[in-house]
Amino acid sequence: MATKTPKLPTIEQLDKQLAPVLRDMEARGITLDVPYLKTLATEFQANIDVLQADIYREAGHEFSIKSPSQLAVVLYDELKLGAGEEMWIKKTKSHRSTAASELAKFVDTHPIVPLIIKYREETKLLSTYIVPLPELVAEDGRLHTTYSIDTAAGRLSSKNPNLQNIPVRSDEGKKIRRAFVAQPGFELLSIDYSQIELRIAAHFSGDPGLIQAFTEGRDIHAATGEQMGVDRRVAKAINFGLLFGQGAFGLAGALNIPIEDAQAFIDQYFVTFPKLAEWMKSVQQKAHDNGYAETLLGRKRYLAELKGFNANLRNFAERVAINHPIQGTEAEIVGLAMIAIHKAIPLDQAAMLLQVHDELLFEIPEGTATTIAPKLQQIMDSVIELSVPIKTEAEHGPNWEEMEGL
DNA sequence: ACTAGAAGCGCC
DNA sequence: AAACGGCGCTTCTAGT
Repeated sequence: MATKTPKLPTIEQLDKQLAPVLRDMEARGITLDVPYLKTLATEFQANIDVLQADIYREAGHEFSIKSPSQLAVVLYDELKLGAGEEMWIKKTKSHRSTAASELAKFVDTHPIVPLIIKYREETKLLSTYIVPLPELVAEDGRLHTTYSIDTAAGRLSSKNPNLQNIPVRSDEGKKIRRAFVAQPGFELLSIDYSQIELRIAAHFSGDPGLIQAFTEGRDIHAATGEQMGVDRRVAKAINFGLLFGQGAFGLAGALNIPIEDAQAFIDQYFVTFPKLAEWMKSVQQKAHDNGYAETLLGRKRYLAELKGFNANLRNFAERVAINHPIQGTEAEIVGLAMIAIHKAIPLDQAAMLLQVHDELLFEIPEGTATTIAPKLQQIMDSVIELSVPIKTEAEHGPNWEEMEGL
């Protein structure tokens, strides 16, 4: 049988071959623009001081804003948020929740709420990234994380510092990402797998609708929305939820719609993609029979709770049974690519710096992106063959924030 | 003084 | 009424 896919390693072989790759990445590190972060710290601290004063004024007194229990008293008892309306406030173990998802319900109700949200965002970024990161820079002026492969699905984790959760979504957060720079004479190159988890689900299930959408190179959310006859936004939420076995409740929360409507969307989704529904069922059945779920290369996750009598634990295990092969296979594909790149590409052409699950960040000599990116992408695209095409997207730039596509 | 758990939130 | 896959870090709080 002729195949262009190289012989696949066992899980043990994969982990073993990946280890030296990770050690090289850790040793290389990444340059951090420390002076820039210092000015950012001053800027953020000034904003936070103003926000704090505004919050005290709105509350009528000082209190510890960072204390969820004190904040709950101020919001729900003193300012009576949610009192008149039939607003359900989620409870935690010891008090009413002040999580962002709860505060969102009152964002237009009282001026203190948007101030709290902004205060949370700015203090989070300041104390988690802006202040500590410069302190972790080594003598070589670079930041060196430590990777482990000890997670349940075989993904990497990163710590001291964690460089897999550097902000990217908000405008404020992007200011931090900008501090990750290439050393002089170099630029950064980022290549990420496009929709890899959904492609894996399409591959495992063999669902013709999903496979067709990927084969035609379509925008997957638009394509699934079309096939279902719903908005792209709805399709995107369902596609996302599928990856961790989300039910009607979760989808209702994500789309802010009634549960019955969410259930109708899910029913419709599985009518449109029947083999996906079949696959999910069979994965759960197999996990129940065998006691574990497994990835493409056979990494197992044991799920004894599937046979238990606690419905909450059983439901949780059923979701994990679906998520594990998807998330774990993603980690395997990226791991295979990292090993192949490490073997094939000399360090002076492209040095792998970071892995963020479906993204690899490289440091390359300035001006070489258009020649090296296709080589790297060719490796990443062909490291394994699925029943759908694998696609990667490349961007380059002087720092991790200001990047343009190739 | 130290630790462990909650709560919250950054990322995929 | 209803807790959703995988991580790590900071802060507060209650415990020793």
